[in-house]
Amino acid sequence: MRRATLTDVAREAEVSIASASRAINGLDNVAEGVRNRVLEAAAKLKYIPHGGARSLALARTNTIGLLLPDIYGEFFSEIIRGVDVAARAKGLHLLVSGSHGDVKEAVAAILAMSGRVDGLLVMSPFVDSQDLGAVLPVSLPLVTIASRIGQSGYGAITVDNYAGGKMAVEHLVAQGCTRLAHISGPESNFEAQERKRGFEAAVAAHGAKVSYSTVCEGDFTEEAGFQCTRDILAAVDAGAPCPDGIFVGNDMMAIGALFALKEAGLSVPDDIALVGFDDVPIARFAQPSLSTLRIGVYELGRRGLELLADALADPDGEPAESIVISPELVIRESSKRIA
Amino acid sequence: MRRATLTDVAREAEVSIASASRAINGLDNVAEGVRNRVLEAAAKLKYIPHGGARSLALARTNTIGLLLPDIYGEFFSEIIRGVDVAARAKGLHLLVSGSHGDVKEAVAAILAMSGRVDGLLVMSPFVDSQDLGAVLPVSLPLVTIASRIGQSGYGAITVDNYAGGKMAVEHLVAQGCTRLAHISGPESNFEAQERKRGFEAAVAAHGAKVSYSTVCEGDFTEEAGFQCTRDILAAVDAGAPCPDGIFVGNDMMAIGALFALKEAGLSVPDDIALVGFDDVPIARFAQPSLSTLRIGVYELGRRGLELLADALADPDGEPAESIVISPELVIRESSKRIA
DNA sequence: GGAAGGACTGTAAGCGCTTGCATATTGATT
DNA sequence: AATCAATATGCAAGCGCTTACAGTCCTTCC
Repeated sequence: MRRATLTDVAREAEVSIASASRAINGLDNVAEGVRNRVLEAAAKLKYIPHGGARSLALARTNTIGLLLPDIYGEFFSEIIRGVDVAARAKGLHLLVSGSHGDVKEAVAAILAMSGRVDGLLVMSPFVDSQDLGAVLPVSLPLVTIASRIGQSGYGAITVDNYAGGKMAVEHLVAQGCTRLAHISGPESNFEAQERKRGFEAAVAAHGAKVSYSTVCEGDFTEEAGFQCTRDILAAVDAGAPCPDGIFVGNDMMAIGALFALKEAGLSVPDDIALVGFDDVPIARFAQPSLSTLRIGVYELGRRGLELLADALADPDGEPAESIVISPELVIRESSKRIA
Repeated sequence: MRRATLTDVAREAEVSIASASRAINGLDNVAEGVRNRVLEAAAKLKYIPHGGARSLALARTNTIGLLLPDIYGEFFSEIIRGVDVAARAKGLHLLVSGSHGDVKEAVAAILAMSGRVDGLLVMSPFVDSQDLGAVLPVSLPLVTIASRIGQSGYGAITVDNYAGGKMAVEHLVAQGCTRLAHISGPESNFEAQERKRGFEAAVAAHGAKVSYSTVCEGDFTEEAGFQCTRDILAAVDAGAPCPDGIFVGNDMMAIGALFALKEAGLSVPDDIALVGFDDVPIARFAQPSLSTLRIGVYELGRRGLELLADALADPDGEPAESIVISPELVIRESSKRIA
């Protein structure tokens, strides 16, 4: 059976389609009798308003597009949580899409969203995300999260990854580590590069007292952390000096590292101390629990959406300033070498 | 600046809007010259097709609506992963929404999605989900996951929770447990009730050899598992017999239980064996790693979407049969008492 | 008794796009 | 030179809805 349209309802109730619309939407300039007839007809026909048509007529979708590298997993799930909670509070719906590590796909996703959303919340941490800027609908409110897209006049939330990298090093050194290693995120990932840069700068600042080897580039997955750590240990077996502290580019890789170290019979933190990044929920469940740099992933999503919602509510208000989040060191078991 | 419409492009290229449309969509009945002019005009004006309008005209959105109790967290994130992967493969977009434990909200979400999606993938494990059936757009293809909604002619994926509950008991008994406890999910949750029913039936089947106490009803969160376990231990302190095996309604609560038991200085599995449900990714990271009943959460999402995509592709094909998934026991450290 | 105002209701335009149909335009065919 | 089939283009209707505007019909008030 074809779905009932407003026209059907109007015909059934023997009123004009305009009155039907008004009755359905609860406007007050409708006579009681008409309203009831319309409502009855709607119920009888199982009429459900066509959101798409409504949006077209109103030029308003009450939906915002959320574009993330992926839409699942510890980290992104936490972002989604923040966005979801805030969106609900504002009465907005979510059209989500994953760019799967590729600017091309991100562009495709944005094009597909165009005309279906009132605003865009985008996280595109790829180094070449500038390309996105070129495609972006100029007229669409846009808030970026941890991205480096040129023109985002509507606000941006960024994380001070560089500072985070430095903090990790300072902490490890304070715990007595002198030979550090770093398992970084992908070279194509802007955030990963900043963390690495912070790491290297901090190590360099310590001069000869602290040495390091940036051993491995992973892709932010647990498997990559596992594999990189194995590689490090293999190098050690082959004669390289063994690190006594590893700064891992994110928590999931750190968990992989934990597994590899356990497998090798090494103790964390005594043989090797470990610091991750993000503080995803799983970090405190790890064994030993994971020291990390907290960036408040949930908040990232929540504040991002709020920025966007504000922009939507007041389209020609001041373009929101950019928010910079400073990571906070969370010390847990994986790096606690000094009581 | 107003966003450019097809009309603008057509005017700029000095062709009719129809030709512009054809050129943009790559139809072949357009002269080269016209096509180029249109494409140039589009580029110049930064024209981006309006997806909403397009959908209205085509009566096709290439989007499917995903309705879950929540759209984040270990369990749902894993479902989303399955759905996302399958959706990408089919070229479909995702409009996701959380019902936040409430049929009312689920209804609202579905209404909001109406006319924006080609089909619905719904998980509504509430006991009173029948209510949903009444509202559901009859004409919209609908696949349910682990739900009990009356009329879903388009396929459903369900989990044999009852069998799972029984399996948990059999396993615990086989490990030598004789005094069981169960931490169940919410009373309002159909799946939780089935698991509990399976648990009780299996225990009863063992007669006097095995006793049990269904101690606590949680809400599937880690905190609830923690609290319920504390309650159990408090009861033990007050003189109740101490269970030597607990079947926990899902993995997140089992992890909470693990924490509570550790806090109380009890050893898992030696003092108390633990079995969870779902096998979410975190289960194997727990310490000790968590025995559980695997239902293949990822697959749940993936197959759900595929069922739906099939229905979409062939609207009057056979209504897909209902798929029943049998949980599979995964034995890890938390319940291994017998070598 | 007629004008003014209020309360409803309907007509129709329009949101941005696709597409069936009619209308050129062109080249090939007899 | 006339005919026909392609081929290219435009017109206009229509997707389902909202809403400005223009009535219509009563009251109410001089």
